[in-house]
Amino acid sequence: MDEKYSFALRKLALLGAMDDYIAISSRELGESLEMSQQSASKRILELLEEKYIVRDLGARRQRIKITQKGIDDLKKEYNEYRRIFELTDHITIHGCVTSGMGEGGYYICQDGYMSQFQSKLGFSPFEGTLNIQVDAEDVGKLDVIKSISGVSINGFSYGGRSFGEVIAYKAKIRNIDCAIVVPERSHYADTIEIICQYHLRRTLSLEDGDHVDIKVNI
Amino acid sequence: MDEKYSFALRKLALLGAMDDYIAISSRELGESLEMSQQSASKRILELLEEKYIVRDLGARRQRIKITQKGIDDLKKEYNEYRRIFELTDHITIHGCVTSGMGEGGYYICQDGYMSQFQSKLGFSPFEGTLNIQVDAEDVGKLDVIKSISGVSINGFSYGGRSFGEVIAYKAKIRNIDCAIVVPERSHYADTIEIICQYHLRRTLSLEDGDHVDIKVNI
DNA sequence: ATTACTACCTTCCGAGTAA
DNA sequence: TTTACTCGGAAGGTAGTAA
Repeated sequence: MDEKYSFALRKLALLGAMDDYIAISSRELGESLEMSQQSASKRILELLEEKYIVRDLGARRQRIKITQKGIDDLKKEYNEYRRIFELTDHITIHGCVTSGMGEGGYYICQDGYMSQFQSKLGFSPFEGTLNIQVDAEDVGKLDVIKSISGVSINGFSYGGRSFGEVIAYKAKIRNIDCAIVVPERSHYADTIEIICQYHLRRTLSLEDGDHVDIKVNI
Repeated sequence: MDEKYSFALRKLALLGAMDDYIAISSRELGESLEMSQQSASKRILELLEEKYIVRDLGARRQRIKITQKGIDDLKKEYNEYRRIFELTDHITIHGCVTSGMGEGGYYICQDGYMSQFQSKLGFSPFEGTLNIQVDAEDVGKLDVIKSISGVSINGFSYGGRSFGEVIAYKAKIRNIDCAIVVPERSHYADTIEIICQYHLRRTLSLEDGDHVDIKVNI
């Protein structure tokens, strides 16, 4: 992304334009970018042209929102900074395979979730989840992961039932891409559920009680 | 910082110019910045002018290193991205005040450390450390903190003794700035030592066994 | 008050080239 | 091979101004 676009997008993001439309005049944006109203107006037109933002001109003041493309490209820049300043890009969770619970397996098979997994995580999970009992000393890490990472999987209604929002955390288990899934309305327990495009128990020959490391991307 | 400077500095940082001098020709830098050799050469002169980099022209190929000012300004940009993408900027450690060990108090009083604490953390600690026994489930968080944060306090020799490198993690305890200090050559245990410009036990009326939260900056 | 066009001016880039 | 100058053209920014 051109630097001048990323600079403008960053300022818009800081003003909240990543989450929703924000009302901002070209004069105000100009102040924030330290340029004239005319140049800010031009910049907005360029950002629209590049499809980094969308605009609503209906009201008295224009309203602007950053598109998914804009967010993705901003995130690329952010990841470049992360590579510069951080030593690691993942948090390792230690735990044991367990067969407890596993009711999550039923939920994640729903079409409403599946299509989002494909687009947001890049894979369609094999049906069922792998349950991991997290080692006592690593339970606190789940807090940290929750606060600095996560992909939101929207809830939906189907057949008169409503399925709630789920947060997915991209991860790797023995170098295979997977994700931890957690219902939005849940307090963390010491058991987590993993989804993956493969049947992990079979692929990795896992049995109850086997120790595994989950590397969660941050 | 001007966007064109931050872009060039970022590429240099990715090539390792933050840690040490790197040999890079203006043609190579031009490739990396997708601009001509001439423009890259000019950019280098500008970065020198702005004191974002220093250069060694002694060898056949110029060698470039990013200055502290350059690193600081890059970090400001990084923090802007962090504010955009992250929900929190700290990790909370729960624990109890304990009077165990405390030998760290002797070490951190050494002048060789004290001067660095002032310049790198922004305060000169009161002599002595506050010892915190970390709750079992939060011990894993120390791993995470270690991997993504930390200010290095260099070791030194004095009076025939050598004092090793120490890593400090900026933190807050009940909104007071402090830092966790850990000798570089140590494996994390479940007890951490806190330094602060105030006498924390007295200031916060802490007694052994009192629960406290330490918010560690990341 | 807006947004955004035109016209001018400044800055930036790169080809050619010297050292 | 380098680095870095000059200079012409392209790009970007702003003032004035219309709608």
